[in-house]
Amino acid sequence: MTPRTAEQFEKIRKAKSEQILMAALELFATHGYHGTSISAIAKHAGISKGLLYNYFESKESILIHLGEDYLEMIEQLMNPDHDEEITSQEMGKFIDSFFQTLSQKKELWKLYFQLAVQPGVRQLIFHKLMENEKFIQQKKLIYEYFKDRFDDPHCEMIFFSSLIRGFSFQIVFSPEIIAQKDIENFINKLKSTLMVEKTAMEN
Amino acid sequence: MTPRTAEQFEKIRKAKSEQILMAALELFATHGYHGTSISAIAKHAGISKGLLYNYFESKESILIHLGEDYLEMIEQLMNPDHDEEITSQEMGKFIDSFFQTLSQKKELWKLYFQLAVQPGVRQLIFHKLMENEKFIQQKKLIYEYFKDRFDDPHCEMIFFSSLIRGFSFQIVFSPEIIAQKDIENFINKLKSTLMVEKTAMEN
Amino acid sequence: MTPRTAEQFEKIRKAKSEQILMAALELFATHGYHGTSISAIAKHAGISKGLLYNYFESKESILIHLGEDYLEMIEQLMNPDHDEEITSQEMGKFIDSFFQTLSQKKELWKLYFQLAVQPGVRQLIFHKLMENEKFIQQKKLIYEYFKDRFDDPHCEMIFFSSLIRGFSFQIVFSPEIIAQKDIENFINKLKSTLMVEKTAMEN
Amino acid sequence: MTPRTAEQFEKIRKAKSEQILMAALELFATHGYHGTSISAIAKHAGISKGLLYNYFESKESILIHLGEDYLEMIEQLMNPDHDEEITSQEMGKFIDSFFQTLSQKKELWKLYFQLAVQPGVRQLIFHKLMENEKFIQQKKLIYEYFKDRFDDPHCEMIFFSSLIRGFSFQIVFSPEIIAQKDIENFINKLKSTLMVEKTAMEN
DNA sequence: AATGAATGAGTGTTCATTCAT
DNA sequence: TATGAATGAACACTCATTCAT
Repeated sequence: MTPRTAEQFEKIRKAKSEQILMAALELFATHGYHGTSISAIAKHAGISKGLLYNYFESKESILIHLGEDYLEMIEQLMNPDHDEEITSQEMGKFIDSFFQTLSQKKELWKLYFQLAVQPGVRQLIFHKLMENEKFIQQKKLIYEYFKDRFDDPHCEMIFFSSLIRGFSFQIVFSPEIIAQKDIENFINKLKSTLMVEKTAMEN
Repeated sequence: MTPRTAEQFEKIRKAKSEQILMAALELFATHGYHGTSISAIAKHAGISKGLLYNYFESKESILIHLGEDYLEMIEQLMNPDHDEEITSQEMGKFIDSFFQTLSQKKELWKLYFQLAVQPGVRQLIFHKLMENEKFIQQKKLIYEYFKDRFDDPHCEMIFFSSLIRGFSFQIVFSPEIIAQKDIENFINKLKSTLMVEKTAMEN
Repeated sequence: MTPRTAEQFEKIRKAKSEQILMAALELFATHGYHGTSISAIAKHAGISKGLLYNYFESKESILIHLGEDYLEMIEQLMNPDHDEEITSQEMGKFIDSFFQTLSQKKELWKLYFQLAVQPGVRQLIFHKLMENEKFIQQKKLIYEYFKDRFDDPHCEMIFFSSLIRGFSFQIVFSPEIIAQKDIENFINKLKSTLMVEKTAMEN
Repeated sequence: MTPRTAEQFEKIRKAKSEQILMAALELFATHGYHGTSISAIAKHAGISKGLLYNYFESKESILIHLGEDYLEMIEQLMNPDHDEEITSQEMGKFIDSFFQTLSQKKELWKLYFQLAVQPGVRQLIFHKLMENEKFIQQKKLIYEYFKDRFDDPHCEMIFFSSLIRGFSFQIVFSPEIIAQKDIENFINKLKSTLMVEKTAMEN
């Protein structure tokens, strides 16, 4: 009889919103943005098509929201909390966090690759990433890290970013051919190469 | 005036077929499979929609054919020409060939990544790759190559395949952030790590 | 605190009802019936969609009610208060009232033209007008007025009704091209033509 | 067997195009633009929805085309063929042409009123009318005509345009209450008032 | 071999209406 | 009384595919 309170409505909205985003993420991640229909998302979320538009104004806006979720994840991953240089130990922790995230938020990473692979769709999301404060800051610190330790830091960074990207791709899309032990070995190998002490470079 | 022979007809069919596939590849690579319409392909190929269906029975069949083109490319790349072991020099040549292919057939590689990212399509195409004689043979030879040179060949192979995959991804989808010189450096670094002489391993 | 009496409830209902109708009228007049959504009406009236349906059973029923408001307005305009003949002065007053109404209830007149233009809706609303006692009575008196003054009263009535309708249309939909002074001139011209003394006609 | 020639295609397109426009005109004229669905137009034209979009890129574009048909009609009506002044006889011919058009192209006139009554839709069409060369030129000539004959030409023009607009509205939307004889009488009355000889005005 | 007109199921989106609270 | 979440049919529009020519 008594109408719902504003908080109740808010709660419903929040929950349903999340429900829709999760359904969309799963489908976008597996079939791509264009390969996923609004009908499919609604059905997967267990609601009507009409209701979906009560929560998101368009299909694209759902993607944007998910893109922001991804961005938030990256932000947390990249949280340096300081402007000072990264120590070897911090680099180790970063690598751990990265691979933890990779397995815990696999769908979000799938989405990332899906978008990276569709030139038309990428720009909807990626420019935000590239302009993100924390992302830029962390990239700079990482570059400093490499500069302090390797002869050709630029080349070395390309090397390591390729390595991580390629391995992530494999884990995310072909997990069946990589055992858990392989992942651990890989991480260890990565760490032992990267976590070297800062050397007094001649330049 | 003289009626064309059967071979001539066959040749024309082949050429037109190729023309359609090239048009489709270009569009799939830039706009994705779902983002490309049959109309667009026909227009890009300079023929009518109707005629297109004279050559391919469906949009999906075009995709399958392109997938086979990709397989063929891989087959050529993987052509060992012999059953014997791979030498360091042959490994060097293989790496060179790979990166040559990568830049020459960039669109086919884009398509590869797009397909690799779609679980539904993976099965359609990639199981063929996995069952391909030459591919299996070459993989075995490469594994031998690693076994003869590294302590943990399985791990090392994952390491190198990730490295190559990740770098290829970068080149193919973000060429603007990688200079030609970076590519050469990368290849050299790769070679200097991989092209080591066979060591007498204990086992 | 004291429970409201039935009359108070009734009064509140009436007021809210009016509030909704006014909101709907404004929107219908500017965006048309099909171009106005129930949501928009509710928002414009400052209530919820649900509550709106507490007052009107459908969108169409709101339209019907507004149509009745229009009829009521016409009825008031057409109020002869007597069965006897219309004098020239009364005709002058009628014309004044008409144009006063036209500017005061411009939106109701916009709605009228919108409805008049839709054959489906015409029947819904206008047959009521045609059957309205006062309307019929007044029309008869006006006809008498013309009969007493002009050679071909039927033709003359068509002439004047066209004139008024066309001018009203202009005022209502293209007010920017008609100055206030034009309106006054028009009314004067109209009066000077219509407010002639009854002549002894031969028949 | 042999494919259709370009002319054949052109002929089909032209005919079908016309067919669609006629269907749309009828429906727009009776139910209004927003009250008419693409489905309804397609069904009324006896074709599929899809085909309709082979001929017109959008619902709005159909309206624009019809608007241009209306414009063309007005242009023909307003064809002065000279810059010189309009004679009384020409004015008579113009009135005849106008009413002939009114009954022959009743649907187009209905559309005109439908659009005039929907503020949101008007601007799609009407600005073109207002900027049309011939329309402007003819309006100027008509104004000259009034200036040469009446004391207050501006007021007089408003008077006559209202008269014609209102009568047209009646004929178009309530033909049942106006007999053919009424129309003729009206036209005659109009002519006898308008077709006066140019007088030497004092100003 | 070749065209593009034609179809119909599907897309993203809107909106009148209902309903639990 | 009052809310807005929820539905489902409809909307404008697209596109893979078929077909008469």
